[in-house]
Amino acid sequence: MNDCSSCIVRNRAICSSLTPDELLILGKMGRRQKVKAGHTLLWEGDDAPVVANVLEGVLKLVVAASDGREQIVGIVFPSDFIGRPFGKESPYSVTAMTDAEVCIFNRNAFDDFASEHPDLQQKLLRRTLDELDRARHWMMLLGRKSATEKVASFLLEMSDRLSGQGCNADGSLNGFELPFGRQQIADILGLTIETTSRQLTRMKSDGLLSLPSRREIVIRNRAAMEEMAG
Amino acid sequence: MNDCSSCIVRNRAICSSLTPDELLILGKMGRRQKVKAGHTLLWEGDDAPVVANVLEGVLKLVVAASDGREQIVGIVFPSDFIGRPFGKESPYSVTAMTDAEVCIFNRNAFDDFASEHPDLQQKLLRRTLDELDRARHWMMLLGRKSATEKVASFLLEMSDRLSGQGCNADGSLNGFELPFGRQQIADILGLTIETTSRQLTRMKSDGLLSLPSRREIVIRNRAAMEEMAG
DNA sequence: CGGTCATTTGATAAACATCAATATAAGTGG
DNA sequence: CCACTTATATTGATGTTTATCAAATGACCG
Repeated sequence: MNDCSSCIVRNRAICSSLTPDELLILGKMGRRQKVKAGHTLLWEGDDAPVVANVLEGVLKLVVAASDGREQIVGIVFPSDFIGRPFGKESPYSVTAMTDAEVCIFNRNAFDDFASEHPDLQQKLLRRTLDELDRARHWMMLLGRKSATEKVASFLLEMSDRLSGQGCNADGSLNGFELPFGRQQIADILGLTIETTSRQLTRMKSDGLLSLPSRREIVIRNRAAMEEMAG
Repeated sequence: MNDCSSCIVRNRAICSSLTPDELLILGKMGRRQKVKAGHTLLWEGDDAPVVANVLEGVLKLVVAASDGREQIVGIVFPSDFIGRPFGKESPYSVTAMTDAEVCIFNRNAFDDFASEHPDLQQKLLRRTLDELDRARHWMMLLGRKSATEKVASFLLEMSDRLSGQGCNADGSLNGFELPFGRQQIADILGLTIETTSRQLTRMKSDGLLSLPSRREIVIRNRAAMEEMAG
């Protein structure tokens, strides 16, 4: 059984809506599980018997075409929720991009628990609404933005979302380390790896950013970058 | 005050979770409003003081870039819900594509009501989860599919979603009338109007469909269309 | 019937993908 | 710790797709 009171994401995950008593019940239902980088937790189209909270690491949500083309439709960080409550099949695959740890629940048991705990359900609703907003803005990026705009938008969003992780909690971070490589960036932006790479190289030579190592990004001119994001 | 018991979308809208007593209270909060085709109900980025149920007509959710490019990120049909509960700004514009009628609520009043009615909140959660799934599959289309695949996918989805409206409730309809023109199709698919038109013309000459009038579509070879959708 | 708007069609250009070849970094076993 | 191997990323040359610009056709409306 889990000791939720010492959970790292205790106050950020949806569990934060629960009283100590309720947490005890939920703790009995969940179990911690490590996921190796590259391992797929849920497969698109398969029955998905579980939902989970992310404790550590970064995972991707992927929709694939029959011929193998992939589009990443979501990136999941610690304290985020994964899985599809009130649904049977997983609408996308969930794969770890880094070594990760999740707190897993049986979906039916979770659904029942949620139905009896309106506060938890409201937290889930708020999160889902936020995700939907994010997804819809991403649709604008995918459908209407140029490669340059895509990459600029991506870097700015990453500098925001990775801020929670690091130390500088002052809004957004200019220097950060991406938890994944170029191909994944391409799969997020609906581009090829070559186009993605070329955009980054161009931005580097234009002095907008520097690339200290493969996965590190330092935004040197945020104003110009925001201009570029369209 | 509204008489919800006679509402056309009574059993399909989120209100269907409510008892007659509750419905009476909600009925007092809402008011019916007609919206002319082309009129914008909510503006992206503005404070959105209302949420609503769609009674009649079709509306679009639009995200725009600073230079005017538009991406349609959602299409809303009768019995669907519009607006952003638990949030202040509207993350996108909501514009009527046909003459429409909605049942409008003050957002704060609705949020409070929802917080006290878990069943309503669960209905809203389920709907939001469905919308999110749909949005994410649309991301795959926008990011990874070719123009041909986009148009084919679009026609197939429309034939499904418009079925509820018509008489043939046998799954999906091969002949249907789109509630909007070519430019809107382009804005849904992340294409230009010219490319969209060319794809349709090609499909027509390939015998996949016929175009009896501007807005009517008849799918003549569904199997081939599904093949094309990728 | 003429005018307006939406759509189609055509010619050309730009953006991005694809194919192919390095280059650079990250592991691995000696 | 260093050569060797492998994976990842960059760069270059070329091709395809889709956008853009421009014009013509067709539908709808008074």
